[in-house]
Amino acid sequence: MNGIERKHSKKRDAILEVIRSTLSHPGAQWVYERLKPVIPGLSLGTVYRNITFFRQEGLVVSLGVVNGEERFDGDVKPHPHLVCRHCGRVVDIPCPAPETFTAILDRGLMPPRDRFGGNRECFRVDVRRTVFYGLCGSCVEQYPLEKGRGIYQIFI
Amino acid sequence: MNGIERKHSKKRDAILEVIRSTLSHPGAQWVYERLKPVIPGLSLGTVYRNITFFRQEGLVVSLGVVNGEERFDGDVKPHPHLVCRHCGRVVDIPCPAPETFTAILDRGLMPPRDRFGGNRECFRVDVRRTVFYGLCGSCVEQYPLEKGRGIYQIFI
DNA sequence: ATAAGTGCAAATACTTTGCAAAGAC
DNA sequence: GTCTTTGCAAAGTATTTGCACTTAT
Repeated sequence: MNGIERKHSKKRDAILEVIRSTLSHPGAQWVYERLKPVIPGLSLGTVYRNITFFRQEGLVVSLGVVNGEERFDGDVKPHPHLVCRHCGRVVDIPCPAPETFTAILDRGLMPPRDRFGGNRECFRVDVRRTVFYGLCGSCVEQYPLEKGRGIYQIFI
Repeated sequence: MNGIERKHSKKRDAILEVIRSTLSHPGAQWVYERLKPVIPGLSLGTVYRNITFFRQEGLVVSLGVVNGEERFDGDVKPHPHLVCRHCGRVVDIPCPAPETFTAILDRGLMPPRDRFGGNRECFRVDVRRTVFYGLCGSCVEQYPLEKGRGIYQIFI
């Protein structure tokens, strides 16, 4: 707001394009390794800085940290994800009717004002993240699931 | 399974007790700082090692990384959470009927086998995590929400 | 011309790990 | 007594930051 705002550079645009054009839900390192051959004068710090910028601008969303690395999605439309705890693969859930899914969630979570007694604090929520953790088809035979939890079979 | 299994020590039990007896959804550091005055000969590494152990045993669940720190919940019953992006506070969502919530989610995510065509890969899922990100009542007036996202007001 | 974007390397911060000593049963 | 747990400090790893230089308009 304080004057001229520049929002583009070749590198910035290339980084966003890479994130948008993959279904791999990449981390910063993946983006860097993919672009480095094409843009030799690229540094990892720039990838980090731009991803931070994109997130602030709402151009990418964070899916959280998987195996120590933060992962991102260029598809900012809210939708649930599956994460393989072992190999770190992240896939979209092809939810048959995402709007229905969303609507049901909202109804459950936004009760009428008078449903609860006592004093209530208002949270202003702008991001909903639903992630299912487990093991993908390649990893499921070699590694155990977490103890004490139900098992859901989800087909993608 | 390879002989005798020991699962308890004074420190281990105390760490679990601290995690179970708070609603703050603590990280390792918080647990350490809370126990250190009571158990002077306690090290942070032990807290980390035991939390890892508890998670493997299904005694605590991870809520993901908030502001760079992994947070945990001693209540392993699946339920959604609210996270304040600014101050890092994590609170439970007092879902009026968690079973209903769960059942609806399951129906939406486990379509009949023939709903999709093509070859499908099976994910074995054991953990469901739903987190809503935003700003709590104390922080909402000072900081902006993320751009390009809907706003949900959630009362706790 | 001028403010934004970037490379590089150092700094940060959380978490994990190796090994010898202490603890549990 | 034997195997597990722990303290301590070092190592590991993802991410951020400071500063001088470059790029975009």
